[in-house]
Amino acid sequence: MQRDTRQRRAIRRVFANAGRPLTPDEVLEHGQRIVPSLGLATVYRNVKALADDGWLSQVELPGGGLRYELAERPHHHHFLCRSCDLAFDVHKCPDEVEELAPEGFEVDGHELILFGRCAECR
Amino acid sequence: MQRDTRQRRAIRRVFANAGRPLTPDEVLEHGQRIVPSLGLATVYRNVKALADDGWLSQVELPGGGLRYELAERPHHHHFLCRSCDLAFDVHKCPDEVEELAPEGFEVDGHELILFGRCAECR
DNA sequence: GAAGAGATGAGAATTAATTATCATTATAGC
DNA sequence: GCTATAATGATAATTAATTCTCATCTCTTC
Repeated sequence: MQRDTRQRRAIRRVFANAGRPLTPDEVLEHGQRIVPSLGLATVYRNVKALADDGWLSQVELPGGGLRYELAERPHHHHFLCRSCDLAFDVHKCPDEVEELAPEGFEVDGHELILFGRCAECR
Repeated sequence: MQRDTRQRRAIRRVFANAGRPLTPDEVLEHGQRIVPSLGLATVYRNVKALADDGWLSQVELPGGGLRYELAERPHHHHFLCRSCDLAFDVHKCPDEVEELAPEGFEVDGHELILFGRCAECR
């Protein structure tokens, strides 16, 4: 059976408060403010388990590793800051993007990434 | 001074014929049909040099390493096949995407990636 | 509060992509 | 054709992300 540990609760709380995709390192950093002893392996284990459970989903953005975000959220896209490398949510989506594919291609999803500098970094 | 080697010519030809972004491994594979002795290190070196010269540009798509494509091309986007993992060009672009960013964010570029199955894989 | 079993944490191991090393080869300029 | 020197190819080394190992800890249940 699966146990409800301090660590897992902390990791869930980190995502619930984040409102944007997080890398495992970011989860570690924020999680250690709640459970200081939290280790990176535990973050990887739990993030993976939460994704398997369908509570988190993977976000693959250019440059480096996977990020994770809460799964049950309305369709949205991402903004990647070139300065601080944080990812942010973009809640608007251009319509009918999936119509743009070449003839004969079957589209089952899309990702739109805006690049630039976030409000903090400007 | 920079020399015009068989290997570099082959790599340039591979990109000129590709019409889509290529990984270093793909460049190696196609390049070896022209120069069979071509090595992976040479591909990395030349691809990097050609990118520094502005002849190639880097394309970062989800999942794994960098890809490269001819630099001087009209604005376009990419389709990533979930089955064969090849990247293809998409020549249409939804208008005004960069307007979608949150208040206070400065956008200087964007990437739209369509996911699905390419014509071959269907 | 004791016992069993899943979870943790620290660091080692793995993996994949990329870069460095270095003896050998091939190109550009004479 | 000859020379010097940049480029190559094979492989080792590096790097960063992720996973594994295992002794220890701590939930859960009784």
